[in-house]
Amino acid sequence: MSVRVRIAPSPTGNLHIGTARTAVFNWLYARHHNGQFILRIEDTDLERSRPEFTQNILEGLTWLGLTWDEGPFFQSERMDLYRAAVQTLLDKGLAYRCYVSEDELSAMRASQEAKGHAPRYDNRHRDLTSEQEATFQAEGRLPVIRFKMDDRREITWTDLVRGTVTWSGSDLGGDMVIARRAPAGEIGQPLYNFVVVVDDVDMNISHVIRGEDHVANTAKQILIYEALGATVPKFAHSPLILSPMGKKLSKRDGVTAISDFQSMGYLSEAMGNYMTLLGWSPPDSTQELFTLDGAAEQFDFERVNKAGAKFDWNKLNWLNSQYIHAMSASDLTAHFIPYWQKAGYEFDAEGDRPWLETISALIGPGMARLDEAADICQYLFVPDMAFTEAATHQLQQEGVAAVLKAVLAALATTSVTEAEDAQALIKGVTKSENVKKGLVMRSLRAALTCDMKGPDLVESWLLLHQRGMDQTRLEQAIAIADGA
RNA sequence: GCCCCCAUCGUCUAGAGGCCUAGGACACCUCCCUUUCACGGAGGCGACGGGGAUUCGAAUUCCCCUGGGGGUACCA
Repeated sequence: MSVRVRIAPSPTGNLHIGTARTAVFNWLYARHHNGQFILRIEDTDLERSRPEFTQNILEGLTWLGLTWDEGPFFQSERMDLYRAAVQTLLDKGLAYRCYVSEDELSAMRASQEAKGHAPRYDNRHRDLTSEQEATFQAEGRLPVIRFKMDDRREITWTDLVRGTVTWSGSDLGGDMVIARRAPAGEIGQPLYNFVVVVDDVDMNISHVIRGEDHVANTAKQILIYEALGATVPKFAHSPLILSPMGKKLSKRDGVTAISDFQSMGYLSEAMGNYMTLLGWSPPDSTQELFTLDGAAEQFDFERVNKAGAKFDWNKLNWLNSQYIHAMSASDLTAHFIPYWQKAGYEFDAEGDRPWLETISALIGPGMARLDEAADICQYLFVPDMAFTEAATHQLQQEGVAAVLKAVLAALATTSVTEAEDAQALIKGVTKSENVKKGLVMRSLRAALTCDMKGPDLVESWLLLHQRGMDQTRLEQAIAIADGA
Protein backbone atom coordinates (compact mmCIF):
# COMPACT_ATOMS: atom_id res chain seq x y z
CA MET A 1 0.00 0.00 0.00
CA SER A 2 1.40 3.35 -0.91
CA VAL A 3 1.62 5.90 1.85
CA ARG A 4 -0.36 9.07 1.46
CA VAL A 5 -0.51 11.39 4.43
CA ARG A 6 -1.63 14.92 4.89
CA ILE A 7 -1.33 17.92 7.13
CA ALA A 8 -4.61 19.75 7.41
CA PRO A 9 -4.17 23.03 9.22
CA SER A 10 -6.97 25.42 9.85
CA PRO A 11 -6.13 29.02 8.92
CA THR A 12 -7.58 30.49 12.08
CA GLY A 13 -4.17 31.49 13.34
CA ASN A 14 -0.51 31.43 12.44
CA LEU A 15 1.21 28.09 12.01
CA HIS A 16 1.24 26.70 15.52
CA ILE A 17 4.13 24.62 16.80
CA GLY A 18 1.73 21.78 17.57
CA THR A 19 0.46 21.75 14.02
CA ALA A 20 4.02 22.01 12.77
CA ARG A 21 5.08 19.02 14.83
CA THR A 22 2.18 17.03 13.42
CA ALA A 23 3.35 18.14 10.00
CA VAL A 24 6.85 16.93 10.86
CA PHE A 25 5.62 13.47 11.81
CA ASN A 26 3.52 13.25 8.67
CA TRP A 27 6.39 14.43 6.53
CA LEU A 28 8.86 12.04 8.14
CA TYR A 29 6.51 9.14 7.69
CA ALA A 30 5.85 10.02 4.06
CA ARG A 31 9.54 10.41 3.29
CA HIS A 32 10.45 7.22 5.09
CA HIS A 33 7.99 5.27 3.00
CA ASN A 34 8.53 7.17 -0.17
CA GLY A 35 4.96 8.31 0.02
CA GLN A 36 3.07 11.51 -0.65
CA PHE A 37 2.68 14.39 1.76
CA ILE A 38 -0.40 16.44 1.03
CA LEU A 39 -1.32 19.89 2.25
CA ARG A 40 -4.97 20.72 2.79
CA ILE A 41 -6.21 23.97 4.22
CA GLU A 42 -9.26 23.39 6.38
CA ASP A 43 -11.07 26.65 6.01
CA THR A 44 -14.64 25.50 6.37
CA ASP A 45 -15.11 27.91 9.22
CA LEU A 46 -15.50 31.02 7.10
CA GLU A 47 -15.92 33.20 10.15
CA ARG A 48 -12.54 32.50 11.63
CA SER A 49 -10.42 31.67 8.59
CA ARG A 50 -8.18 34.38 7.22
CA PRO A 51 -6.04 34.43 4.09
CA GLU A 52 -3.06 35.89 5.95
CA PHE A 53 -3.05 32.87 8.21
CA THR A 54 -3.01 30.58 5.20
CA GLN A 55 -0.05 32.57 3.96
CA ASN A 56 1.69 32.26 7.29
CA ILE A 57 1.11 28.50 7.35
CA LEU A 58 2.46 27.99 3.86
CA GLU A 59 5.53 30.08 4.61
CA GLY A 60 6.13 28.34 7.90
CA LEU A 61 5.99 24.86 6.42
CA THR A 62 8.25 25.94 3.61
CA TRP A 63 10.71 27.52 6.01
CA LEU A 64 10.86 24.29 8.00
CA GLY A 65 11.55 22.38 4.83
CA LEU A 66 8.31 20.43 5.03
CA THR A 67 7.60 20.59 1.36
CA TRP A 68 4.38 19.03 0.19
CA ASP A 69 3.81 16.89 -2.84
CA GLU A 70 0.21 17.86 -3.51
CA GLY A 71 -1.85 20.89 -2.70
CA PRO A 72 -2.53 23.16 -1.08
CA PHE A 73 -6.15 22.17 -1.42
CA PHE A 74 -8.75 24.44 0.08
CA GLN A 75 -11.86 23.00 1.61
CA SER A 76 -13.71 26.21 0.89
CA GLU A 77 -13.40 25.35 -2.78
CA ARG A 78 -14.72 21.86 -2.37
CA MET A 79 -18.14 22.52 -0.87
CA ASP A 80 -19.97 20.86 -3.71
CA LEU A 81 -18.19 17.63 -2.96
CA TYR A 82 -19.19 17.75 0.69
CA ARG A 83 -22.79 18.70 -0.02
CA ALA A 84 -23.08 15.83 -2.46
CA ALA A 85 -21.77 13.50 0.22
CA VAL A 86 -24.26 14.85 2.75
CA GLN A 87 -27.01 14.33 0.21
CA THR A 88 -25.89 10.75 -0.26
CA LEU A 89 -26.20 10.07 3.45
CA LEU A 90 -29.59 11.78 3.46
CA ASP A 91 -30.72 9.64 0.57
CA LYS A 92 -29.49 6.49 2.23
CA GLY A 93 -31.34 7.43 5.39
CA LEU A 94 -28.11 7.61 7.35
CA ALA A 95 -28.57 11.28 8.07
CA TYR A 96 -31.59 13.44 8.78
CA ARG A 97 -32.73 16.95 9.49
CA CYS A 98 -33.01 17.96 13.12
CA TYR A 99 -35.09 20.95 14.12
CA VAL A 100 -34.10 21.22 17.74
CA SER A 101 -33.16 24.79 18.53
CA GLU A 102 -29.94 25.82 20.18
CA ASP A 103 -31.86 26.89 23.25
CA GLU A 104 -33.54 23.53 23.55
CA LEU A 105 -30.18 21.89 23.11
CA SER A 106 -28.50 23.83 25.86
CA ALA A 107 -31.46 23.23 28.18
CA MET A 108 -31.11 19.54 27.46
CA ARG A 109 -27.42 19.59 28.27
CA ALA A 110 -27.95 21.56 31.43
CA SER A 111 -30.39 19.04 32.81
CA GLN A 112 -28.15 16.14 31.82
CA GLU A 113 -25.20 17.68 33.60
CA ALA A 114 -27.35 18.39 36.63
CA LYS A 115 -28.01 14.68 36.82
CA GLY A 116 -24.34 13.89 36.51
CA HIS A 117 -24.69 12.55 33.00
CA ALA A 118 -22.52 13.37 30.06
CA PRO A 119 -24.08 15.99 27.82
CA ARG A 120 -25.43 14.50 24.64
CA TYR A 121 -28.07 14.98 21.99
CA ASP A 122 -30.89 12.53 22.63
CA ASN A 123 -31.62 11.85 18.97
CA ARG A 124 -35.18 13.10 19.43
CA HIS A 125 -35.64 14.15 15.82
CA ARG A 126 -34.16 11.07 14.30
CA ASP A 127 -37.48 9.68 13.13
CA LEU A 128 -39.67 12.65 12.41
CA THR A 129 -42.74 12.11 10.29
CA SER A 130 -43.20 14.41 7.34
CA GLU A 131 -46.09 16.00 9.23
CA GLN A 132 -43.86 16.81 12.16
CA GLU A 133 -41.23 18.21 9.84
CA ALA A 134 -43.83 20.37 8.14
CA THR A 135 -44.98 21.67 11.51
CA PHE A 136 -41.47 22.62 12.55
CA GLN A 137 -40.89 24.31 9.23
CA ALA A 138 -44.11 26.19 9.58
CA GLU A 139 -42.86 27.40 12.95
CA GLY A 140 -39.95 28.89 11.09
CA ARG A 141 -37.41 26.43 12.52
CA LEU A 142 -34.28 25.82 10.47
CA PRO A 143 -32.76 22.34 10.63
CA VAL A 144 -29.21 21.09 10.96
CA ILE A 145 -28.29 17.79 9.41
CA ARG A 146 -27.32 15.02 11.77
CA PHE A 147 -25.61 11.75 11.13
CA LYS A 148 -27.10 8.71 12.83
CA MET A 149 -24.75 7.19 15.37
CA ASP A 150 -25.21 3.69 16.64
CA ASP A 151 -25.04 3.80 20.42
CA ARG A 152 -24.48 0.09 20.66
CA ARG A 153 -21.50 0.15 18.36
CA GLU A 154 -18.04 -0.55 19.68
CA ILE A 155 -15.54 1.32 17.59
CA THR A 156 -12.06 -0.10 17.54
CA TRP A 157 -8.95 0.68 15.62
CA THR A 158 -5.29 -0.16 15.84
CA ASP A 159 -3.49 3.04 16.47
CA LEU A 160 0.10 3.14 15.24
CA VAL A 161 1.24 4.75 18.45
CA ARG A 162 -1.37 3.79 21.02
CA GLY A 163 -2.19 0.25 20.01
CA THR A 164 -5.78 -0.90 20.21
CA VAL A 165 -8.16 1.91 20.96
CA THR A 166 -11.78 1.20 21.72
CA TRP A 167 -14.62 3.62 21.96
CA SER A 168 -18.20 2.93 22.66
CA GLY A 169 -20.73 4.59 20.41
CA SER A 170 -22.77 5.76 23.34
CA ASP A 171 -19.92 8.00 24.46
CA LEU A 172 -19.91 9.98 21.26
CA GLY A 173 -22.60 12.45 22.19
CA GLY A 174 -25.51 11.25 20.13
CA ASP A 175 -26.22 11.87 16.46
CA MET A 176 -23.69 14.39 15.33
CA VAL A 177 -24.27 17.48 13.30
CA ILE A 178 -22.58 17.27 9.94
CA ALA A 179 -24.06 20.38 8.35
CA ARG A 180 -24.99 23.65 9.93
CA ARG A 181 -28.45 25.12 10.22
CA ALA A 182 -29.99 26.07 6.87
CA PRO A 183 -33.42 26.20 5.22
CA ALA A 184 -34.97 22.74 4.98
CA GLY A 185 -34.47 22.37 1.26
CA GLU A 186 -30.79 23.20 1.45
CA ILE A 187 -27.65 21.74 2.92
CA GLY A 188 -25.87 24.10 5.28
CA GLN A 189 -22.17 24.52 5.91
CA PRO A 190 -20.68 21.02 6.20
CA LEU A 191 -18.73 20.53 9.42
CA TYR A 192 -15.23 19.40 10.28
CA ASN A 193 -15.75 15.79 11.34
CA PHE A 194 -17.60 15.15 8.14
CA VAL A 195 -15.54 17.02 5.57
CA VAL A 196 -12.30 15.61 6.90
CA VAL A 197 -13.52 12.14 6.06
CA VAL A 198 -14.85 13.12 2.68
CA ASP A 199 -11.52 14.70 1.84
CA ASP A 200 -9.39 11.93 3.23
CA VAL A 201 -11.38 9.47 1.20
CA ASP A 202 -11.24 11.63 -1.88
CA MET A 203 -7.52 12.22 -1.52
CA ASN A 204 -6.88 8.59 -0.84
CA ILE A 205 -5.18 9.20 2.47
CA SER A 206 -3.68 5.99 3.80
CA HIS A 207 -2.55 7.17 7.22
CA VAL A 208 -4.11 9.86 9.34
CA ILE A 209 -1.39 11.21 11.59
CA ARG A 210 -2.54 13.85 14.02
CA GLY A 211 -2.49 14.93 17.64
CA GLU A 212 -3.92 12.98 20.52
CA ASP A 213 -6.60 15.61 20.95
CA HIS A 214 -8.33 14.00 17.97
CA VAL A 215 -8.88 10.51 19.34
CA ALA A 216 -12.56 11.04 20.03
CA ASN A 217 -12.98 12.47 16.56
CA THR A 218 -11.44 9.37 15.12
CA ALA A 219 -14.19 7.24 16.60
CA LYS A 220 -16.81 9.49 15.06
CA GLN A 221 -15.02 9.62 11.76
CA ILE A 222 -14.71 5.88 11.46
CA LEU A 223 -18.49 5.74 11.49
CA ILE A 224 -18.56 8.23 8.64
CA TYR A 225 -16.07 6.21 6.62
CA GLU A 226 -18.34 3.21 7.01
CA ALA A 227 -21.44 5.17 6.08
CA LEU A 228 -19.66 6.39 2.99
CA GLY A 229 -18.64 2.86 2.16
CA ALA A 230 -14.99 3.89 2.20
CA THR A 231 -11.89 2.10 3.41
CA VAL A 232 -10.87 3.23 6.87
CA PRO A 233 -7.26 4.47 6.88
CA LYS A 234 -4.66 3.75 9.53
CA PHE A 235 -4.47 6.17 12.41
CA ALA A 236 -1.60 7.47 14.48
CA HIS A 237 -2.25 9.84 17.33
CA SER A 238 0.89 11.54 18.48
CA PRO A 239 1.37 12.89 21.98
CA LEU A 240 0.72 16.57 22.48
CA ILE A 241 3.25 19.28 23.06
CA LEU A 242 2.57 20.61 26.53
CA SER A 243 3.32 24.00 27.99
CA PRO A 244 5.89 24.12 30.80
CA MET A 245 2.80 24.04 33.01
CA GLY A 246 1.85 20.70 31.56
CA LYS A 247 -1.25 21.77 29.65
CA LYS A 248 -1.84 21.51 25.93
CA LEU A 249 0.25 24.27 24.42
CA SER A 250 -1.96 27.08 23.22
CA LYS A 251 -1.53 30.59 21.90
CA ARG A 252 -2.01 31.87 25.39
CA ASP A 253 1.21 30.23 26.48
CA GLY A 254 3.25 32.93 24.78
CA VAL A 255 5.33 32.10 21.76
CA THR A 256 3.75 29.27 19.81
CA ALA A 257 3.78 30.43 16.20
CA ILE A 258 6.54 29.10 14.00
CA SER A 259 6.96 32.56 12.51
CA ASP A 260 7.66 33.90 15.99
CA PHE A 261 10.39 31.36 16.59
CA GLN A 262 11.82 32.35 13.25
CA SER A 263 11.96 36.03 14.05
CA MET A 264 13.41 35.29 17.47
CA GLY A 265 16.42 33.84 15.76
CA TYR A 266 15.80 30.13 15.79
CA LEU A 267 17.10 28.19 12.83
CA SER A 268 14.69 26.02 10.90
CA GLU A 269 17.08 23.11 11.35
CA ALA A 270 16.95 23.50 15.11
CA MET A 271 13.17 23.77 15.13
CA GLY A 272 12.78 20.67 13.00
CA ASN A 273 15.26 18.81 15.14
CA TYR A 274 13.59 19.86 18.36
CA MET A 275 10.04 19.15 17.28
CA THR A 276 11.08 15.69 16.15
CA LEU A 277 12.78 15.01 19.45
CA LEU A 278 9.62 15.96 21.30
CA GLY A 279 7.97 12.58 21.30
CA TRP A 280 10.31 10.59 19.10
CA SER A 281 13.83 9.34 19.58
CA PRO A 282 16.19 7.86 17.03
CA PRO A 283 17.26 4.20 17.37
CA ASP A 284 20.57 5.50 18.67
CA SER A 285 19.00 7.41 21.50
CA THR A 286 22.23 9.20 22.34
CA GLN A 287 21.94 11.05 19.06
CA GLU A 288 20.45 14.46 19.67
CA LEU A 289 21.37 16.31 16.51
CA PHE A 290 19.91 15.30 13.21
CA THR A 291 18.34 16.74 10.10
CA LEU A 292 14.80 16.04 9.05
CA ASP A 293 16.16 13.98 6.17
CA GLY A 294 18.26 11.98 8.56
CA ALA A 295 15.32 11.40 10.86
CA ALA A 296 13.15 10.37 7.94
CA GLU A 297 15.42 7.44 7.24
CA GLN A 298 14.84 6.05 10.72
CA PHE A 299 11.41 7.32 11.57
CA ASP A 300 8.68 4.97 12.67
CA PHE A 301 5.82 5.12 15.13
CA GLU A 302 7.21 2.39 17.33
CA ARG A 303 9.59 4.94 18.71
CA VAL A 304 6.97 7.61 19.27
CA ASN A 305 6.02 8.18 22.88
CA LYS A 306 2.52 8.00 24.23
CA ALA A 307 2.89 10.63 26.91
CA GLY A 308 2.78 14.33 26.18
CA ALA A 309 6.03 16.27 26.22
CA LYS A 310 6.57 19.58 27.88
CA PHE A 311 8.09 22.27 25.75
CA ASP A 312 11.53 23.21 27.05
CA TRP A 313 13.21 26.43 25.98
CA ASN A 314 16.56 25.34 27.38
CA LYS A 315 16.80 22.33 25.16
CA LEU A 316 15.65 24.29 22.12
CA ASN A 317 18.18 27.00 22.84
CA TRP A 318 20.94 24.47 23.17
CA LEU A 319 20.00 22.76 19.93
CA ASN A 320 19.85 26.11 18.20
CA SER A 321 23.27 27.02 19.54
CA GLN A 322 24.69 23.80 18.17
CA TYR A 323 23.49 24.66 14.69
CA ILE A 324 24.74 28.22 14.94
CA HIS A 325 28.16 27.12 16.17
CA ALA A 326 28.51 24.75 13.26
CA MET A 327 27.67 27.38 10.68
CA SER A 328 30.22 29.02 8.40
CA ALA A 329 31.03 32.70 8.74
CA SER A 330 29.49 33.31 5.38
CA ASP A 331 26.21 31.61 6.28
CA LEU A 332 26.15 33.28 9.65
CA THR A 333 26.58 36.65 8.03
CA ALA A 334 23.65 36.07 5.76
CA HIS A 335 21.54 35.23 8.81
CA PHE A 336 22.82 38.15 10.87
CA ILE A 337 22.37 40.90 8.30
CA PRO A 338 18.59 41.20 8.79
CA TYR A 339 19.06 41.56 12.53
CA TRP A 340 21.76 44.18 12.10
CA GLN A 341 19.61 46.06 9.66
CA LYS A 342 16.64 45.87 11.94
CA ALA A 343 18.75 47.34 14.72
CA GLY A 344 19.47 50.28 12.45
CA TYR A 345 23.20 49.64 12.07
CA GLU A 346 24.82 51.25 9.07
CA PHE A 347 26.91 49.07 6.80
CA ASP A 348 27.26 48.02 3.22
CA ALA A 349 26.15 44.41 3.00
CA GLU A 350 28.26 43.98 -0.13
CA GLY A 351 31.26 46.22 0.34
CA ASP A 352 31.72 45.41 4.02
CA ARG A 353 31.31 41.70 3.52
CA PRO A 354 34.79 40.66 4.67
CA TRP A 355 34.47 42.81 7.77
CA LEU A 356 31.02 41.42 8.48
CA GLU A 357 32.18 37.86 8.07
CA THR A 358 35.01 38.44 10.49
CA ILE A 359 32.44 39.64 12.98
CA SER A 360 30.35 36.55 12.36
CA ALA A 361 33.29 34.26 12.90
CA LEU A 362 33.99 36.08 16.15
CA ILE A 363 30.52 36.01 17.66
CA GLY A 364 28.92 32.93 16.09
CA PRO A 365 30.55 30.29 18.29
CA GLY A 366 29.23 31.90 21.45
CA MET A 367 25.65 32.45 20.45
CA ALA A 368 22.42 30.58 21.04
CA ARG A 369 20.03 32.70 19.02
CA LEU A 370 20.51 34.76 15.87
CA ASP A 371 18.77 37.81 17.28
CA GLU A 372 21.55 38.16 19.85
CA ALA A 373 23.69 39.47 17.01
CA ALA A 374 22.14 42.91 17.32
CA ASP A 375 23.07 43.56 20.94
CA ILE A 376 26.39 41.77 20.87
CA CYS A 377 27.60 43.80 17.90
CA GLN A 378 26.37 47.22 18.85
CA TYR A 379 29.86 48.39 19.86
CA LEU A 380 31.15 47.46 16.42
CA PHE A 381 28.53 49.39 14.50
CA VAL A 382 27.51 52.37 16.60
CA PRO A 383 30.25 55.03 16.96
CA ASP A 384 28.86 56.97 19.88
CA MET A 385 27.49 54.23 22.01
CA ALA A 386 26.99 54.75 25.74
CA PHE A 387 29.36 53.04 28.14
CA THR A 388 27.72 50.60 30.51
CA GLU A 389 27.83 51.20 34.22
CA ALA A 390 30.46 48.52 34.66
CA ALA A 391 32.62 50.00 31.91
CA THR A 392 32.27 53.49 33.33
CA HIS A 393 33.26 52.17 36.71
CA GLN A 394 36.35 50.58 35.25
CA LEU A 395 37.31 53.75 33.40
CA GLN A 396 37.14 55.68 36.63
CA GLN A 397 39.67 53.47 38.32
CA GLU A 398 43.08 54.79 39.34
CA GLY A 399 45.59 54.94 36.51
CA VAL A 400 43.19 54.07 33.71
CA ALA A 401 43.33 57.47 32.08
CA ALA A 402 47.11 57.28 31.78
CA VAL A 403 46.97 53.82 30.28
CA LEU A 404 44.40 54.81 27.69
CA LYS A 405 46.32 57.95 26.78
CA ALA A 406 49.43 55.87 26.28
CA VAL A 407 47.49 53.51 24.00
CA LEU A 408 46.08 56.42 22.06
CA ALA A 409 49.53 57.93 21.67
CA ALA A 410 50.95 54.63 20.46
CA LEU A 411 48.13 54.36 17.99
CA ALA A 412 49.31 57.56 16.31
CA THR A 413 52.40 55.78 15.07
CA THR A 414 51.24 52.16 14.87
CA SER A 415 48.43 50.36 13.17
CA VAL A 416 46.76 47.29 14.62
CA THR A 417 45.99 45.13 11.65
CA GLU A 418 47.10 41.84 13.15
CA ALA A 419 46.52 40.32 16.56
CA GLU A 420 50.29 40.48 17.12
CA ASP A 421 50.22 44.25 16.62
CA ALA A 422 47.64 44.66 19.32
CA GLN A 423 49.42 42.27 21.64
CA ALA A 424 52.68 44.11 21.15
CA LEU A 425 51.05 47.45 21.78
CA ILE A 426 49.44 46.16 24.95
CA LYS A 427 52.75 44.76 26.12
CA GLY A 428 54.48 48.05 25.38
CA VAL A 429 51.99 50.08 27.34
CA THR A 430 52.07 47.65 30.23
CA LYS A 431 55.81 48.16 30.41
CA SER A 432 55.98 51.92 29.83
CA GLU A 433 53.21 52.67 32.28
CA ASN A 434 54.54 50.09 34.69
CA VAL A 435 51.14 48.57 35.35
CA LYS A 436 49.69 45.10 35.41
CA LYS A 437 48.57 43.68 32.12
CA GLY A 438 45.18 42.99 33.63
CA LEU A 439 44.62 46.69 34.14
CA VAL A 440 45.46 47.40 30.51
CA MET A 441 43.19 44.61 29.30
CA ARG A 442 40.25 45.64 31.45
CA SER A 443 40.69 49.30 30.61
CA LEU A 444 40.88 48.59 26.92
CA ARG A 445 37.84 46.38 27.11
CA ALA A 446 35.89 49.12 28.81
CA ALA A 447 37.13 51.78 26.44
CA LEU A 448 36.82 49.88 23.17
CA THR A 449 33.71 47.79 23.71
CA CYS A 450 31.90 50.06 26.17
CA ASP A 451 31.32 47.04 28.39
CA MET A 452 33.19 44.66 30.65
CA LYS A 453 32.06 41.51 28.90
CA GLY A 454 31.77 40.50 25.31
CA PRO A 455 33.68 38.93 22.42
CA ASP A 456 37.45 38.58 22.40
CA LEU A 457 39.10 41.92 23.07
CA VAL A 458 41.93 41.78 20.58
CA GLU A 459 39.68 40.58 17.76
CA SER A 460 37.22 43.31 18.61
CA TRP A 461 39.96 45.89 18.51
CA LEU A 462 41.08 44.75 15.07
CA LEU A 463 37.52 45.02 13.84
CA LEU A 464 37.10 48.51 15.31
CA HIS A 465 40.44 49.59 13.93
CA GLN A 466 39.38 48.63 10.41
CA ARG A 467 36.54 51.06 10.81
CA GLY A 468 38.71 53.72 12.42
CA MET A 469 36.53 53.51 15.51
CA ASP A 470 39.18 52.57 18.05
CA GLN A 471 40.66 56.03 18.22
CA THR A 472 37.40 57.87 18.82
CA ARG A 473 36.25 55.27 21.32
CA LEU A 474 39.51 55.75 23.19
CA GLU A 475 39.01 59.51 23.23
CA GLN A 476 35.49 59.15 24.60
CA ALA A 477 36.75 56.81 27.27
CA ILE A 478 39.58 59.13 28.26
CA ALA A 479 37.06 61.92 28.68
CA ILE A 480 35.21 59.79 31.18
CA ALA A 481 38.37 58.66 32.89
CA ASP A 482 39.60 62.23 33.22
CA GLY A 483 36.29 63.44 34.50
CA ALA A 484 36.59 61.13 37.45
C1' G B 1 -19.73 15.40 35.99
C1' C B 2 -18.95 11.68 32.09
C1' C B 3 -15.60 9.16 28.44
C1' C B 4 -10.64 8.09 26.80
C1' C B 5 -5.45 8.15 27.34
C1' C B 6 -0.83 8.52 29.92
C1' A B 7 2.91 7.73 34.11
C1' U B 8 11.60 6.66 34.44
C1' C B 9 16.10 12.36 36.99
C1' G B 10 13.43 19.52 37.38
C1' U B 11 12.79 18.83 31.57
C1' C B 12 13.27 15.69 26.84
C1' U B 13 14.20 10.65 26.87
C1' A B 14 16.86 5.17 26.58
C1' G B 15 14.93 0.84 28.63
C1' A B 16 10.35 -4.38 25.30
C1' G B 17 11.86 -10.00 32.69
C1' G B 18 17.98 -10.95 34.40
C1' C B 19 22.98 -6.93 30.37
C1' C B 20 20.12 -1.60 35.47
C1' U B 21 24.82 -0.16 40.88
C1' A B 22 18.69 2.47 35.60
C1' G B 23 22.07 5.05 30.19
C1' G B 24 22.15 9.83 27.24
C1' A B 25 20.84 15.08 26.52
C1' C B 26 19.18 19.97 28.47
C1' A B 27 19.20 22.71 32.99
C1' C B 28 21.86 23.21 37.63
C1' C B 29 26.69 22.89 40.68
C1' U B 30 32.28 22.30 40.77
C1' C B 31 36.88 22.45 38.33
C1' C B 32 39.87 23.40 33.81
C1' C B 33 40.52 26.62 29.52
C1' U B 34 40.22 32.13 29.17
C1' U B 35 43.49 38.27 32.40
C1' U B 36 35.90 39.53 30.27
C1' C B 37 31.20 36.99 29.06
C1' A B 38 30.33 33.00 26.37
C1' C B 39 32.13 28.61 23.76
C1' G B 40 34.76 24.17 24.70
C1' G B 41 36.71 20.15 28.12
C1' A B 42 36.45 17.13 32.85
C1' G B 43 33.55 15.83 36.97
C1' G B 44 29.07 16.16 40.24
C1' C B 45 23.83 16.38 41.78
C1' G B 46 19.56 13.89 40.12
C1' A B 47 14.30 9.33 38.55
C1' C B 48 11.58 3.96 37.90
C1' G B 49 4.42 7.86 41.92
C1' G B 50 2.15 4.17 45.82
C1' G B 51 0.18 -0.73 46.93
C1' G B 52 -0.78 -5.56 45.58
C1' A B 53 -0.13 -9.88 42.05
C1' U B 54 2.75 -13.14 38.55
C1' U B 55 8.00 -14.88 38.55
C1' C B 56 13.81 -17.88 40.93
C1' G B 57 14.05 -12.68 39.26
C1' A B 58 10.06 -6.65 37.41
C1' A B 59 11.54 0.02 35.57
C1' U B 60 9.89 -3.70 32.17
C1' U B 61 3.62 -8.20 32.69
C1' C B 62 -1.41 -7.82 35.30
C1' C B 63 -4.81 -5.30 38.92
C1' C B 64 -6.10 -1.26 42.24
C1' C B 65 -5.05 3.61 43.99
C1' U B 66 -2.98 8.26 43.16
C1' G B 67 -1.39 11.88 39.89
C1' G B 68 -1.34 14.19 35.07
C1' G B 69 -3.32 15.06 30.22
C1' G B 70 -7.06 15.04 26.34
C1' G B 71 -12.12 15.09 24.85
C1' U B 72 -16.97 16.15 25.81
C1' A B 73 -19.69 22.37 19.77
C1' C B 74 -24.25 24.02 14.56
C1' C B 75 -14.61 25.15 16.08
C1' A B 76 -10.99 22.79 13.74
